[in-house]
Amino acid sequence: MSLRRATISDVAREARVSPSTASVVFSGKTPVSDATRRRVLDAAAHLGYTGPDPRAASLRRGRSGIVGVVFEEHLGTAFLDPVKTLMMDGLAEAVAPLGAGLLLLRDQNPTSAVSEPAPSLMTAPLDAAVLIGCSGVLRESLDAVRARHIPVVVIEGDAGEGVPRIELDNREAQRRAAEHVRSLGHTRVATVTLPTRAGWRRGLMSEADERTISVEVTRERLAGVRDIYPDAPAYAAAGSFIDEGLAAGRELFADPRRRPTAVIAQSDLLAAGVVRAAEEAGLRVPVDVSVTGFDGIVVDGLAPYELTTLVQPATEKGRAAGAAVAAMLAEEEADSVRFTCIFREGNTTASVPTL
Amino acid sequence: MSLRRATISDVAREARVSPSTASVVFSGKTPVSDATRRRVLDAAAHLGYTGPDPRAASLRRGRSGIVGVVFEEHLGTAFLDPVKTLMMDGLAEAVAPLGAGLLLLRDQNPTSAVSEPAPSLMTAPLDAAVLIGCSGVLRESLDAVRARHIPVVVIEGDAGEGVPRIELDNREAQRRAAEHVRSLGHTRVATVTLPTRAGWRRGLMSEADERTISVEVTRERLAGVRDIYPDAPAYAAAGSFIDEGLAAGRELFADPRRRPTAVIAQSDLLAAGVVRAAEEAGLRVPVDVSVTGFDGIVVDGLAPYELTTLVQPATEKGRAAGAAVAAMLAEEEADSVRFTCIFREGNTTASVPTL
DNA sequence: CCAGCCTACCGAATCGATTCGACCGGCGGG
DNA sequence: CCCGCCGGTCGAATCGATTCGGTAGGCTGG
Repeated sequence: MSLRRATISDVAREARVSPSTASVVFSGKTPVSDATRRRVLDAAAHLGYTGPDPRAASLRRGRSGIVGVVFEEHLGTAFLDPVKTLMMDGLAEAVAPLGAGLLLLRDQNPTSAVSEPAPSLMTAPLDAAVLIGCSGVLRESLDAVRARHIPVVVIEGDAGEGVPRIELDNREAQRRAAEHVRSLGHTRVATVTLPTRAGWRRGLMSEADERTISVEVTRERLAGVRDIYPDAPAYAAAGSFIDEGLAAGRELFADPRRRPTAVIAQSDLLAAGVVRAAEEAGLRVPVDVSVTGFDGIVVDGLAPYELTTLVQPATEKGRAAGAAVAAMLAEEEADSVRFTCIFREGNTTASVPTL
Repeated sequence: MSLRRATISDVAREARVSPSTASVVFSGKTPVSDATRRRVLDAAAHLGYTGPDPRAASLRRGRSGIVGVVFEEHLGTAFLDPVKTLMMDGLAEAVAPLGAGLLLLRDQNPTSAVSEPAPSLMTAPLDAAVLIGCSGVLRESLDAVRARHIPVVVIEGDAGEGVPRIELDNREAQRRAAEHVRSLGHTRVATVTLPTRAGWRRGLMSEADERTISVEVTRERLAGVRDIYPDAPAYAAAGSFIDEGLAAGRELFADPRRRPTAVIAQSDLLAAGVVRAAEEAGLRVPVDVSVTGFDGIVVDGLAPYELTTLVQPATEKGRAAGAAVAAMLAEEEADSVRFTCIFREGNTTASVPTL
């Protein structure tokens, strides 16, 4: 038909109304008589007009209906984590009523050369941004966003004042798990932590190592363990995966003389790996060794075990972030939220074996 | 400072240049003298101008730098699938050079009532769209997008002509696995399929059931098995999860008299579940029962097993989709791509046990 | 029968940046 | 010494829709 796509003015002309009226037919902001509406709709159909151009609309409105979600990791990696997945779910759900979608973003420019365009916070038409796991590097993304006066909320990370945070009672929760383990009589306990800093190796940590942990979640949960077991060996994993837990477990169970009777893992995935390692070493869970996790996710394939763990409201976290975004978009004050994890006893913990 | 955020005109005025020059300083489309550039940049810094408003830029340019990725499932569910995760990864990588980001979208309006705004294909400023697993419902999304003359590419699904598709040689690949199994002497074989249609139950399929499979991937892979084993029982899972495979395996291994000696699963996750079920039933893999998968992903926690499987280039698929999008955006013709899966023998298949 | 009001619609300004052709002075080549 | 070309800058038109103040009737109530 036409070389140029039809615009709303074309439709208006065809329907013999003013552009403003035509616009209103599509946005529904103002009442329109049925007759007029019909005329406009017919004209639109006739011209193959499929509704207002979102680009133009977003310029005029000052809203794009897009919420950016910023990760520090490789996108593919981020979704390997069930907790993040659930969060995204909650987030998606919470922003949907705003008519908003989620734009996946990474904070760094891999090729930070000026040559290539950066698909970044700066060039994307965001209404708001959600930073996930704001540690270190994300800081500058944060500044960039704030300079543009875009509402920001941070999940699991420190963001400075004025930025709502969504977080957990990591330390207290982990302490509860440790207390549970202690109440079962365990004294030889080890802990397996999440990664301590960007791109670090796995392995047992020295005291010095522990002091330089830059990932807040890891630090807090470890502190929770330390509240009860100041001297328990701590093994840092390189990621939250079953295989990482397996590697950690193998090392912890390697020496029969120094074998822990309980392992406190900082994630369910790690815990699952530890359970596997225990089986592999001929240890029965929970008879010979107790294992606790963190997250309360369903570990696919771990049945019949049910981890003793701390159930965190992952979906809720996402939802809360979405709510905060919604509030800020409505010019309201959004405040930080601190969720409480719930201790859940499964079948992977038991009293210390009597020798 | 200012009530209204500074615009590029403000900056231009402050720097005593024309708006066009100021614009060029930021876009770099045209050479600018160093002196002028400095003046503009200083003015910008002074006014707290953080770069062009993406909304305005995208209107004028006709490009938003956003590629929509449309799922048919719940967002959270989509990322439970490692293959999709990898695809997203490849996709993200391939669109990054375009300076584009990925916008997550679902096709249906859960509350299709007109009341709430729909965060949909219609209202998002997309440059292009990638539909994933285009079956049935996605069809109307497709139409919507095409009506807007937005480039579309479809991954694993039929989309009608003129729409580039990214797909696998599902049938041939699965047939290769079946042939392998046959070459090992197996005659009592069962297959575990992916879901057959939206929201279906799990269970053994009747012949009639098989004829009404609406998910193309499932249908094709099953056909591959049928090419070799026309009568093998087929069990449809309700999703690609280890636990689904486990359920399937339990049922298949329940009756010792009718036990299959080999199970061909349509995904690695399902295969992993079947392996578990075999162990549970006291069967040794691969001595007593052989299992094949599909995808070639790393199944977290399945070690020491390595599935005999068909390795599909998941990341490549995403990358190809990204490339197709890039091509179409450059007004070039993008053609469909059909990837070939590679058969990989692991340690989960062996000759049929001699009685 | 008229004041006042509500409904439905119109005009015109605006959102903020990009882009293309015109323009202008200076420099190198003929 | 003059012309042409080129790097650099400017003006003005656009991109497509939204929105707000205003107005013309039709209707109601006094």
